[in-house]
Amino acid sequence: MVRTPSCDKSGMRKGTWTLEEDRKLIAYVTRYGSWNWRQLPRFAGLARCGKSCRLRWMNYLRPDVKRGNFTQQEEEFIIRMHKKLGNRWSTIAAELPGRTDNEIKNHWHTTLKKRSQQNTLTKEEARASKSKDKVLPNKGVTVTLPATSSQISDNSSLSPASSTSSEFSNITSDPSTAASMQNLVFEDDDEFGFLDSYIDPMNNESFWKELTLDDISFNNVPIVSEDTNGCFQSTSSSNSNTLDSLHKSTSESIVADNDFGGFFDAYAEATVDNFWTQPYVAGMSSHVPTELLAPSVAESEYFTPIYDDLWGQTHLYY
DNA sequence: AACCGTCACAACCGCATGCGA
DNA sequence: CTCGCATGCGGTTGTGACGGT
Repeated sequence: MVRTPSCDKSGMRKGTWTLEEDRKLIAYVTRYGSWNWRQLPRFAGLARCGKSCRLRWMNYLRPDVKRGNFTQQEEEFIIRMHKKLGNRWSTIAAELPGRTDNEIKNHWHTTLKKRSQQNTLTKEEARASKSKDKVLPNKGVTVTLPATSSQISDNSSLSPASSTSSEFSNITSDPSTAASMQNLVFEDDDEFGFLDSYIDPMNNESFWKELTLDDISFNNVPIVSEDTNGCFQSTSSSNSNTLDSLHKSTSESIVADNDFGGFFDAYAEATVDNFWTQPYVAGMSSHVPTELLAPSVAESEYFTPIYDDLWGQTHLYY
């Protein structure tokens, strides 16, 4: 399931992410955002390429990633969308909150593809057996419907672009087949009508107000901190000038305006242990293993808060 | 218990696309 | 317009888990 860690020629780590690496990435991204994936690993103290960091964050560590089994509704939705859109995993994922394209793609290849094919084959068999009974009245010749099983299972032949709605209607011309496939076929008369249902939500203003990383990281989400008893508790970041000031900064300006270099310097000087005792914003407790959020007891004695100076710059106490 | 085949999925890779200089 | 860089996307691979023999 996981890859054995290795190193490539440039010294970048590859393979499975360790707990420590996950912690670093989470801490960094939740605090500073993903201002530049290429540069990020250097500042976050990760011996990974930016691409690898981005992938790890997007597919696994991101707060809004829903883990766990796919529900039946989700699976049906994926099958339906795949029939409409083909292998456009990111588009499908965009319509399925909490699921990543990678996750959907994997699930499709391991489970849903077979199920979908079995489904269509079953329909085809049912249809074929029915067609055997269909005899031309005058010549006594068995009628063979145009659609073959390969045509049915081949997504390209069903894609809107190939415009095979007529073929498809043949497949579903059998009432029993059509009824059982109701959830899998286009219901629009207009062969491009499916686009409406896809594009419509994009015209909705709220569609574009999707949760951004900044929202996740800095807007009214709890900051995990430790109390004197070594317990972790959360406080809202809405009153946090520190985080708000970071939130309002954009991209690389974060570096200049918020003493970003100081973060790196501090990290370079810090031990691995005390680095992770800094509180960081976390809106991810629902899916990130708790060990990623809560430093060990040994680490707690190094607890060091961050503070803003008069100019709104962020510093770390050591 | 050991071996083997299959499954599930994290991660990698190469290409496409977008965007700013 | 072109070039280079950053990011996104989809296909593919690698590997641990698991079940069957």
